[in-house]
Amino acid sequence: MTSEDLGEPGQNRLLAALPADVMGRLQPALEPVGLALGQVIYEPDEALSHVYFPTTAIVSLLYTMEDGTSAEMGIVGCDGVVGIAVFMGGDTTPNRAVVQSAGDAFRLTLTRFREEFRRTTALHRVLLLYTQALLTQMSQTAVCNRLHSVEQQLCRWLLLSHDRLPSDELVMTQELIANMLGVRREGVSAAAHRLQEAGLIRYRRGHITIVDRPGLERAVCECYQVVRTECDRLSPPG
Amino acid sequence: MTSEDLGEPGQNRLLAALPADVMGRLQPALEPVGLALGQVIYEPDEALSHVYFPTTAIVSLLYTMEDGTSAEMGIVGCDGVVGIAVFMGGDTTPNRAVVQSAGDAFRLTLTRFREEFRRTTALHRVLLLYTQALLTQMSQTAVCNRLHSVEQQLCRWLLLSHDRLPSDELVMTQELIANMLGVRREGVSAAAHRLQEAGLIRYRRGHITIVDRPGLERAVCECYQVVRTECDRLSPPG
DNA sequence: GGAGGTCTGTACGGCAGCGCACATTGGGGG
DNA sequence: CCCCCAATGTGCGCTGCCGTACAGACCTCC
Repeated sequence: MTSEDLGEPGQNRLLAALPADVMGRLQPALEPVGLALGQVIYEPDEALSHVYFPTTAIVSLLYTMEDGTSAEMGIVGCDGVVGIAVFMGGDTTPNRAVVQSAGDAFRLTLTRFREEFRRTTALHRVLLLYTQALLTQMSQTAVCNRLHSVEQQLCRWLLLSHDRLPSDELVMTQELIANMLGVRREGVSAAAHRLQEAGLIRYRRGHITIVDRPGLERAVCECYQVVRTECDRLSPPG
Repeated sequence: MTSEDLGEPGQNRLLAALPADVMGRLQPALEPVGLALGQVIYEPDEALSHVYFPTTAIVSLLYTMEDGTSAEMGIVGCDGVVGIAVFMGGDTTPNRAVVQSAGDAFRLTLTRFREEFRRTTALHRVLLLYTQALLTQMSQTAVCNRLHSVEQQLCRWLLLSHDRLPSDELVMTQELIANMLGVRREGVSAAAHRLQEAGLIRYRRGHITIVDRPGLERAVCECYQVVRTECDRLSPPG
């Protein structure tokens, strides 16, 4: 543990997959940071100063329309990195990254990151694989948004979040979930109510607990499994 | 023109952006191919044999659910390449690539492509930039699927296709469009009818003509402009 | 322990898109 | 040239989600 008790870089799966010599070089430059709920990592078309590797935090990638309505296109946790535009070459993206679940991360300055990215094929390979997994997540979100019910999408969202969380409890109001899914709060309330009736989750004022994960997996649409399978397949063996 | 009159590689924007020496090496390996409407370029989780650079053809990336319903997540034309999984490292994707508009393309075998990708930073850079643009297209599709009407999405789809087409006419039935958008055929019919009434398009049995492009751009949701702007921004200067 | 604000439950009308069934039209092949 | 099938138009009732409004319940902070 570091002096600030912010965990180990190895908790992030991308960092964990790097060879020891690369991590040796990188470690001193990895700055541990706590991320608070609602904190904005980057705004649309805004150049980043750092690239973030979450360990226990979860970050939501979402687009906000001109009229203020928003929808999530993907989430990033210990499986990934926030700021792929930096190594894809575009530097910015039209969307926003917001902390969905408070927790910790390690970050690298742009210059340090770019230097290592050019130099290290292992880092290169790991990051491109992750980008492909994220691409699958986004495209499946598109499909799911088109074809499935709010309840199914809530299940998908809960499972994707749970996969990236160290515990069974999400600190999250139904209103925030509604913003992420791009639906009404009442729709989320109703769906959550049904899931609780079915004994799959339990919730109270801003806290949701996953009670019956296998049950949730039965209730979700196939979109979740597609994303999960692809994410596992593309995850480096580390 | 080649002997088969299949156009020039330079009609594809990615190939056009490559330095002369790289194109010199690549040219003999670029095989011109005609792509027929409905032709499948790759199936889900199927390893590719070639990477395709469309010139006048348009390819649709779509996911088909277990029950047969489908939805499009992105389209690729002269602005891009079919088979990004090859250089992202995953080799396959869970979706399908189908020719949406017949036309021509150039293709490269996997081995030849990989060799050049490793070797050439210019190719590398161009392809990663394109991948980021595609990522934006997919994520914006997710948002649009969630928040906008069928009519707006039809406008978006028509404009995205028109951008990648050498003429103002799309050879495309409303039924096929419905499959792409993941909605009912009747919904597309109704929306197309309204657009025709408004003088924006004209259509007859499998042919749609863009009549008033500025009008379409006024009718479309902001999603189109986001994708277009990002696509232009990330397009190499060539 | 009370007050206030946040979070969740409920109710209503309205609309967009779905699923189905069937009529109509057009155009290409025989 | 005509026939037939593919493509489009139309009309139901139904469902899921939206927009709005308000009531109740729970936590937290004073």
